[in-house]
Amino acid sequence: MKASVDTILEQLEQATALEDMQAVAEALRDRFNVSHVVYHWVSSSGEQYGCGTYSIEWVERYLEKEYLRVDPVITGCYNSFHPVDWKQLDWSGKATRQFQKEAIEYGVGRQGYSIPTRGPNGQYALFTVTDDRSDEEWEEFAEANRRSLIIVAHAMNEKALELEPGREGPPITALSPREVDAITCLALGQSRAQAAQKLSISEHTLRVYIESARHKLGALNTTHAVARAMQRGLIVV
Amino acid sequence: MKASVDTILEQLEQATALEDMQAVAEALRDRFNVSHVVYHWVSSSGEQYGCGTYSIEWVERYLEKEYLRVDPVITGCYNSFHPVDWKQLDWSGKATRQFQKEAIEYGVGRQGYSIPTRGPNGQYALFTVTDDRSDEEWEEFAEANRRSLIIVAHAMNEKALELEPGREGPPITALSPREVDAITCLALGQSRAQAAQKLSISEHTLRVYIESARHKLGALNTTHAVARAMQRGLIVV
DNA sequence: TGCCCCCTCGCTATTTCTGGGGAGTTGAAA
DNA sequence: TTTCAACTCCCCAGAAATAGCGAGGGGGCA
Repeated sequence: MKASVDTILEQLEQATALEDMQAVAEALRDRFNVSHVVYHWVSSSGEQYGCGTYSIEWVERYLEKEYLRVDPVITGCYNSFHPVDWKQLDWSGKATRQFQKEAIEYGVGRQGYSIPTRGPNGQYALFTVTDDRSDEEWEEFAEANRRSLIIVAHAMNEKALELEPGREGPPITALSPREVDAITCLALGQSRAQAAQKLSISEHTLRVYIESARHKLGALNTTHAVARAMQRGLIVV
Repeated sequence: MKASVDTILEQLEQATALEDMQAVAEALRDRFNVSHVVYHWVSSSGEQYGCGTYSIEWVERYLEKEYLRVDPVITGCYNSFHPVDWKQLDWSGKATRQFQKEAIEYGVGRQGYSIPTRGPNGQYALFTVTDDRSDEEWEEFAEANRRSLIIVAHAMNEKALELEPGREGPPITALSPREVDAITCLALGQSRAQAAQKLSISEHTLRVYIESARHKLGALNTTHAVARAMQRGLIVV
């Protein structure tokens, strides 16, 4: 007996831990009659979390090999704000082909459909369903369930943000206006001297802002600080 | 006589220049019976373009004063992927209040509703309608026209990407895998020595990658290169 | 009033990055 | 087959960033 999507969404609503989301993923797999349902996200600090029906071996291999940097699904969806059929992605390239081969060996379906979602602090998540149907069947499936899948993806996203591990960590502090100015200048490629001139302050003062921002962001150096500020949307470039 | 939304969308479809989009904005203003309709976007190279019904004086002042960095609508929507009512935004802060005061003086409505959209290379755009209705009337309006506005915003976005000025500029080159690795390490805060060690190459080689990536990205220095790579979604951090 | 954050400026020594130069191998595409 | 892009390694000198330290005025909040 398959649960309805609404029932599963209710179940998701009640979730208070990753394990509950795991159960939701399994229920969704049964409901949609696909090989796998996976929800995978990258926190604002770059850590990966996920829940889904992939085998533990594949998950471990994925993390160990840092396939995040190879997986065309990740990079391909990163700029997309719409669902993506894996067939639309670029699977050329040596590392990518090897990755694809391994994925299939580990039981990931040949077909896939991924929906990217975001959080307010640069979190990036993917809700994915995979299967082994034929191209035509898969297209039909994706077309028919597009809306439901989008709704589910966004619901998963809400819950993931709510449960996000590492939330207890250093709070995401806002930067002061001058710090934003300083970091923005640097992100635009200006040297410290140029930035100081642009902001009409001494270079020493500028440095104080950069250092201050760097500490607030928990960044190791200026480049890191700029990257974090951008990722968290603290500056507009 | 007001044109229907569908008619206006057709008109938009035919647009071949900014002026046509301007006419579309005016038609939308009349259709929705609001004070202003504005579409404003920031290209991947950081330049601003727009079309809409704001007075030329306000637009010039906005650009001259770089209000992009002050405007809470810009920063508030930057992390949002959903429409935002201006009342939800944070209007505290000295510069922000001053900005708000000026905006009202220049005829921008007290109420506003903005829909953020994105392009594939970091373009960030806002479709905004403003008016002077009461809170209740505005809420009702926004609720009633939400779907239409979202559709229009996305259509404007498509057209804006198509017409984007500066498209003739240096093409957005993809980075080689090693360049991606190198820039990613830097974005994660590693020094060149650390990054070289992590990638198991000499620091000299790493430098070649960074320089190469920097040239491809048209960046002035390493920090700039990382910022551009992030903005264009070439690296996943 | 006291506290804390923001803004501004200064000094010094050390480490790191920048911007040129050249050179050999591999592999894929034309 | 040639050609080109990617990958790897090396040298050097000058420019820039870094990590500490310290100090004082202003404004907001309790």
